Amino acid sequence: MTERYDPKRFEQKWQRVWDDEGASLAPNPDEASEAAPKSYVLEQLPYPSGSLHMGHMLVYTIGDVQTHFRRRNGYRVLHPMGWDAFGLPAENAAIREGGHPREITERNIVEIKRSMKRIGWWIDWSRELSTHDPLYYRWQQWQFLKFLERGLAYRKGAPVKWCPNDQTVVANEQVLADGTCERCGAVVESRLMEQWFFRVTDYAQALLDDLETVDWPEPIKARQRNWIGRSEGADLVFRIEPLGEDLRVFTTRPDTLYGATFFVLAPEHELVARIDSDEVRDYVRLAAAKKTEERAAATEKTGVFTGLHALNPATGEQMPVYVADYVLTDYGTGAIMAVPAHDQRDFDFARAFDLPVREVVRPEGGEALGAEPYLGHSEGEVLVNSGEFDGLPAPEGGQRIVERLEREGRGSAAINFRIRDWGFSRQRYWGCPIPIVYCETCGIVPVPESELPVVLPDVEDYKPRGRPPLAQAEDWVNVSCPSCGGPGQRETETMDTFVDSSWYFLRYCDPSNGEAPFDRALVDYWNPVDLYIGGVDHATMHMIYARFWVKVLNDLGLVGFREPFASFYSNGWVTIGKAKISKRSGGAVNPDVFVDRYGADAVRLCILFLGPANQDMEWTEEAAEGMARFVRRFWRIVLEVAETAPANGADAGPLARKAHETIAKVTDDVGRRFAFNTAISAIMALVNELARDPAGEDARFAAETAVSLIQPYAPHLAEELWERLGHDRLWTQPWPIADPALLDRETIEIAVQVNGKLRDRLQVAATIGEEELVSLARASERVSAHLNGGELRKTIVVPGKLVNFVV
RNA sequence: GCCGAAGUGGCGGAACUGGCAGACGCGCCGGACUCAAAAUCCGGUUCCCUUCGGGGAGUGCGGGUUCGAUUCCCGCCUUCGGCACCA
Repeated sequence: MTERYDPKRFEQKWQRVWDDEGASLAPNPDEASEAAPKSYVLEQLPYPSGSLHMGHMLVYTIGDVQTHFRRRNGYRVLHPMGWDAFGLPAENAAIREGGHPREITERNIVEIKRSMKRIGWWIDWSRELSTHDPLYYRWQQWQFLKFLERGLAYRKGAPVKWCPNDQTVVANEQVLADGTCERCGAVVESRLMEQWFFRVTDYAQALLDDLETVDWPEPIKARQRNWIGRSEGADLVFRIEPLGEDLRVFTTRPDTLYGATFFVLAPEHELVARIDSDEVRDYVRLAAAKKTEERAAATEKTGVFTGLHALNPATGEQMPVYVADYVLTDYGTGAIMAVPAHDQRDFDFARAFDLPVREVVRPEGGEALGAEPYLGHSEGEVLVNSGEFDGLPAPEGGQRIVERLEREGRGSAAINFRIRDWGFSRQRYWGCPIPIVYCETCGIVPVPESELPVVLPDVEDYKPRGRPPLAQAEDWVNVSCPSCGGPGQRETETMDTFVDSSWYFLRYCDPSNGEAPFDRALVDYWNPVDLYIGGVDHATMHMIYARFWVKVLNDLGLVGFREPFASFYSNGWVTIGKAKISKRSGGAVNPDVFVDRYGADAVRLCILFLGPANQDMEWTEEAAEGMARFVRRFWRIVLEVAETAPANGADAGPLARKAHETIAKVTDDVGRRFAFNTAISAIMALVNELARDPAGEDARFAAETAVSLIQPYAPHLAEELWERLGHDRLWTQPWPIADPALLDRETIEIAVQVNGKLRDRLQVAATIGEEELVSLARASERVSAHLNGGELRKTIVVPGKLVNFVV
């Protein structure tokens, strides 16, 4: 009777050995060992709310498999871990349950780290960092000051949604469909507030262009391109005479300028505030209360006439100026020229307000405009009603119109981006303080580097009360101005947590540096990250901000590269009984439950066997039971081999051949294809073969191979069995290499088809000649039965695969 | 509306470069062991027909290219995800 599989008996044992021997550490290079190529494997750092969930189980196991695989393939692999510790959930938990966000967060970190260690991921814990640690955010503040110096961080007034009852800023998601506050039901207002911004728009083109240099899945790149939203068109200038204002407008359709019959301002447009009309003021208040989605969903266009007119630079007409909420404040200039004949929205508005529709683009030789706007504008369409430009194809017409306006100083070709500057200040407590002092005489004064970090002070109350929670810390707020020494006040808003996660991967390279955020040589050695793993939900915000951050650091001479993530792998969602498992959902299931029941290795294997790791998957009891069964079987069969197979058996034979085939398959699946599920299948198939002949001459070789191949997935099991097979420290062993000589079979199976239909299979020598193969195939009874019918027209031979007779 | 992904047995999925559809696993069926059950082991399992030799159909639907299509092309349908009055 072989020994029962009992992971509790050896999983902890090996975790201790790894700890004692520093097995998972990735020391920085020194002169002696620089020969080893490096690989930086990184998963998006966890947000320490509650406990670990099955989504984490997937991401970090993918990273861990890659870490082991790359190490055993000769790479020096950095695989660090840290905590995205700041953020709203901890603050809300503190409000709800009492206690300090720091205590709550640190308690969660201890809990999650304990779970991680039980799962046995190889993480270089000597590099652990947490974003709420002053030793970390000190250098974030330092970098902010560098950005500020460069003019890349700035302060400006921008509209926010404001709840007059709660006296606080509310996110768009917190506004209900009817424009009321999710929490208290009061009607939300729009308010202009001073906020901090990073000048991301300066880097819009670079963010777009450099996507070509990274190895990411196309859909992820597509999302970023979408987000950046580059469009080509023209800036046109419209004169509003009574105000003496020239209003700039972006359009992608300069070809339709002659068809512009009115002009529209967004309700938030600065000019609107200067219009002295109760009707306009009422409309603006109404529009501001609506959330963006509600505006978009409106079936009827709404708006109000301002009494003003704008000059159409092409036609010389005075066009009425309206305020309407279908024009967005944060795209283009917040003002548009309206061309009802060739834009659906303008058309709807014109119909509601009985405004003229003038056709200026028509398909060549086509009918005049019907009851709907005409949207085409390619080579096939020509301009009409457009003065000197009549008859030109639409694209060329547009270009000529812009050229003329340019000569007149009333327009120019332009490129517009959808992406906005990054507003990063938050009226919240639990975040990185912004190192700024406001002084009545000097204005906005940066805190000197020597006074960093500006440490987050303790406060009593985290609830919003019309001012940021930090404003309560009066001793902290009131300081003397670093510049003139007069009375000053600290900035009481904190940084968006996306700032924290924009550079954490750099700090891992030099985590305890007290003189600088990091040493450039170390950062340049490890970066860019060779493999970044995470959810698609971070495909836009986080991964755009981090790219922006690195580009700025590069321009500042602090790092030697321009892209943080050379390759990216996006993992799927894990569900349990249809409930989405993420930090946003409540019903997350802690992997501890399954580790208790099946052992860490079985859970690791199972999560990667559920399906392709980049697709969504559902965790089920049945799947876990199935994997537990395989692990027990694996254990039992290898132990049986250890007892019964000859110690110095052959390393050639059917099992050895199967082992080599499996090496080739698993190496390709893990290394190139990231097909973790099929790699596990291949190992299972090898074990199935091994089970048929565990005492065979080459069984020991096959068993050792299976153990070696499963090690990245199930490192405890592999290590224990490796030892029982009489060896030591599998993790120090190089990854096995498939012997090409053994991969070539002596006999191969050839499929024989008649008219593309399979009729027979032949076992033939691998070296068989084409002629001999064909005559052998024809001789087959099953084949000739189908050849009788007609005359043989064609014979197709695919070497090593099949013969097809066409009759 | 725009962008993206995906449709294969009862289920998760495999088939990588146009070449034997359904690997591997779950579930289910049968058998062995057992007083019995669990566990374990062995065998079977796409569907339909069958005289048990085999025959036919089959990868969302309709066409096409090809000796040969899950794979390539054209046109649809469905589901999921992202952005969404983006001028």
